[in-house]
Amino acid sequence: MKDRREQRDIGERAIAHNAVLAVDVVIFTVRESEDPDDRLQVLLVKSEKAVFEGRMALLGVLVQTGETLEQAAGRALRTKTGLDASQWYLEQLGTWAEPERDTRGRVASVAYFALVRSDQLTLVPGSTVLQAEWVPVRHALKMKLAFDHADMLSAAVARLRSKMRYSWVAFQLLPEEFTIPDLRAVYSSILDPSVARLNSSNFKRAFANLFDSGVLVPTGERAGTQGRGRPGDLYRFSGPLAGTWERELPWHNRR
Amino acid sequence: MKDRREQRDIGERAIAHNAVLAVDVVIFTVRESEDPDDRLQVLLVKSEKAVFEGRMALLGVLVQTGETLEQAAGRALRTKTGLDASQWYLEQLGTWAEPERDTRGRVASVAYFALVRSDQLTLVPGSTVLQAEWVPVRHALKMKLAFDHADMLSAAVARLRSKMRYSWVAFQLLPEEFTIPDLRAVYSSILDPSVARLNSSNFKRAFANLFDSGVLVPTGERAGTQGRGRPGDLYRFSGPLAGTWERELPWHNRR
DNA sequence: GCAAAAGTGTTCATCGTACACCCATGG
DNA sequence: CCATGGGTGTACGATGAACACTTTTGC
Repeated sequence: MKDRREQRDIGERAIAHNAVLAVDVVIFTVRESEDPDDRLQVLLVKSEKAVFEGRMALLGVLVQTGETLEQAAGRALRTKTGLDASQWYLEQLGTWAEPERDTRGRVASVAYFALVRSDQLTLVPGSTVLQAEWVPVRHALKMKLAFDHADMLSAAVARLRSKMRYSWVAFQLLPEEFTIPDLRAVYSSILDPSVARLNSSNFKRAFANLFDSGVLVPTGERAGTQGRGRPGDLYRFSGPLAGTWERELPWHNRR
Repeated sequence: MKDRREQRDIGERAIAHNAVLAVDVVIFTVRESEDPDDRLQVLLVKSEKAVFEGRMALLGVLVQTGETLEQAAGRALRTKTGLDASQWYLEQLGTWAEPERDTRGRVASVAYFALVRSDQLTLVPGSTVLQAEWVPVRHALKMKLAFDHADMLSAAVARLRSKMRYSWVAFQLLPEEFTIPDLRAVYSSILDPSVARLNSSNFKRAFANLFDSGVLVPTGERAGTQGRGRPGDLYRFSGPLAGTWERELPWHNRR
């Protein structure tokens, strides 16, 4: 309510800056974990703000003058965590700009949604690097996060779940080479255990289109043995992740 | 690349404002039109900016100091067009913030996606009201619009098309009372003519769930006659527009 | 009568999924 | 041996969609 001088609209030659632009990134990955339900994890950092002492926050930066939002998101990943994700899936999630969401003034934060491969998680801690931590999404959703980051996180999780059904983003969460059981684990840990009830043969059948269109090809190799039983064959995905609206996967809604 | 003074991050007590926050609204409605394909229309205004002289633009305002983004969108509708939409469907679409999208400085624009009922289009032109115009979407998509508004528009159209399939937003585009053929016209003009190939009995069957869950009820009245043939029965929709992920409608992808 | 709206029923192909098998491989 | 990965085929139920036919209503 301060600064109430009548704002004139478009048409003004010089306009006063009235907000700070920030970018927050919700970075997901799938990693090994004792509990299979905790495989889906999100990158959180220690909040630097005194008010939120102790709370975790999403990775965020202020947007610099000549920078696009995507560039700012990339900069956050590289310089703040030292993460080396040569390619990642990045997509805008939404903008949070409640007048009072930051006590220091008007901060509009554009949230991004990102997926990184689990084999590109060579976290390189350096001097300027923040304390970054992979937290199982299941836990993160119950945590009190800084600012309105809890809202962003739950929006991101919802987006991930729905994108899993009509696009191939799952492959962006797997290493370059993976087995069918790996793929199955990603779907069952994100969409939910219902997929685990599916017969293994039916699961593979759901990807039949991908196999004969040649975007999902066996490498010929076989995974190293990781327990008893036959090791899985390795596959490689080489296709667009983008969601077409063809019904690409069954198991739309199960409970 | 100018203004490269190292920007310190969150943790700073006072931070300089570095962007102007704007809200642009892509307002859709369905109205009568000679060509049935032109029924879906979008609200455009004469661009006030000299550089874009002659080009049309989306309805937009700058966000005021104490205001939420949704409030700004509502203010744009009311005060700039005099439109009386007592209730409308409003949803955030995305944020455009390319450094050079506005020559006057950094303007981050949050685009909204809105649907108003055709019977609430009592446009009340007043003194402070802009020249607003309903333009068929089919034409608007081919026009050169101001700023990056063409991108926003096509994103909004894509969003509308996909939401039509898994939610009931179609009813937000119809008057309070409507006939089944009206409903059918909305689907066929937005999704595309393919729906018109459907048998009328099959079309109604697609909404069977709505009928026996009682959210789509006949008013008992009958529409005024508008040609030869029997006038359609009137219906009223009283349910949430929100999209659940149940497969709510068939005809997912046709060509 | 004609045309559009509305209602009822049938048929057919497709598809998701359960299930019953089979073999291969490594501990 | 056993557990896991991988492969093949079948059967059943659900459903989207085409089609045929009838009835109602207003010009």
